[in-house]
Amino acid sequence: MKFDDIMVHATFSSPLGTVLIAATDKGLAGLWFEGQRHLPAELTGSRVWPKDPTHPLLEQTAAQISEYFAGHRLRFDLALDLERGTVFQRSVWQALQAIPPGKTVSYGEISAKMGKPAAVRAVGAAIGRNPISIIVPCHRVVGAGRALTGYAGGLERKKALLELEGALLENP
Amino acid sequence: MKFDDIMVHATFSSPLGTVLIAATDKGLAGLWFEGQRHLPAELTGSRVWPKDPTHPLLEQTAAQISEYFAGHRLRFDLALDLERGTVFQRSVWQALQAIPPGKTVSYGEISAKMGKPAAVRAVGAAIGRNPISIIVPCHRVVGAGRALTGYAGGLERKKALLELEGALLENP
DNA sequence: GCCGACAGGTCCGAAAACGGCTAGTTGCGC
DNA sequence: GCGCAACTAGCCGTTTTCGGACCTGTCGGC
Repeated sequence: MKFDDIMVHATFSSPLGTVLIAATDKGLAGLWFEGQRHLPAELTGSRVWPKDPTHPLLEQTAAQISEYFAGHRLRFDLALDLERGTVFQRSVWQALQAIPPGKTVSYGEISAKMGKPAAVRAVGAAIGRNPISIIVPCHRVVGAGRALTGYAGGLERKKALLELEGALLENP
Repeated sequence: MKFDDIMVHATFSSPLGTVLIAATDKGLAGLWFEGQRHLPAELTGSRVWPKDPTHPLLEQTAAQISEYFAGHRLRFDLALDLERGTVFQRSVWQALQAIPPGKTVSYGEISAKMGKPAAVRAVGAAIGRNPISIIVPCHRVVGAGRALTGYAGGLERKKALLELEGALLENP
């Protein structure tokens, strides 16, 4: 994934570990857990993005995420920059944003709603590359049998997020 | 390659095998390892250059090369006669002399610095015809991935020379 | 004179491998 | 029969890998 625009980043701690956030002038571009999979090289390698903890958007993001973990917020009000990624990936990430808090959807339902019912696995791969965790709710996607199949940040975090949203109380 | 001027030669032994050196009255004109590629016919054929082990410049050369192998010398102070070869070859050999000991450069970097980025292969061919090994440091040129791609005197010697100069310790 | 070989490197296309899947089948224990 | 676990085989976009084609100056061979 390429990040051509000017990118700044910051970190803050959460109940689920250190969180890294990054933004361009277009909006929030990334939110990752420390040590998760598919972490951009620009956050760990030698040529990292400049750090700017006072960036307004990054401060807002940290604040809203903290409210979320405190149980005081379920929806986010932030400008997002999701212009990276392929066409397919972006359409998947867009579909993710339609999932309301407290609900879960299966990979197959997403691919069906996108008109590509057979592209289930590709959907899984695209969700794994979702750059903005939590806010683009990739954690609300589960297996066809409602099993928590995978999460770039680890299944423990996925389970914790869904519990926080009360999504695991359903007994259908 | 033609050698029109009066040429004399001598031999001496080194840790990497027998070395053959040749000179005109203008300066040192050649330094080869015994059995290497592109060895002038005048060193092996029937009509060889006259042998003159007491030639002052050849004696100086042998002495400085011995110091080099002993680890007591990295730069050479000898008059060079590089007037044979084509214009292109001479410009390549000149570029070689700008590489300091302990450093390596890729074939592509040389061709780019010469303003002919596409002539990478031609650069490789020209380097292969370098008449004065060690002193004109053709052994300091490696592949784009820092791989020791080739050496007229054999890759073993190339590796040994670079180790002697401490050029293989870099870990970029 | 024309052709082919080189001490490399870049680019592009094809092919294969790899997933945050899933429906279908099998094989087991009741 | 039934339920469940384990395995299988397709599914599809992305990433990685791999193999040619081409470039360039010179030299040796035809």
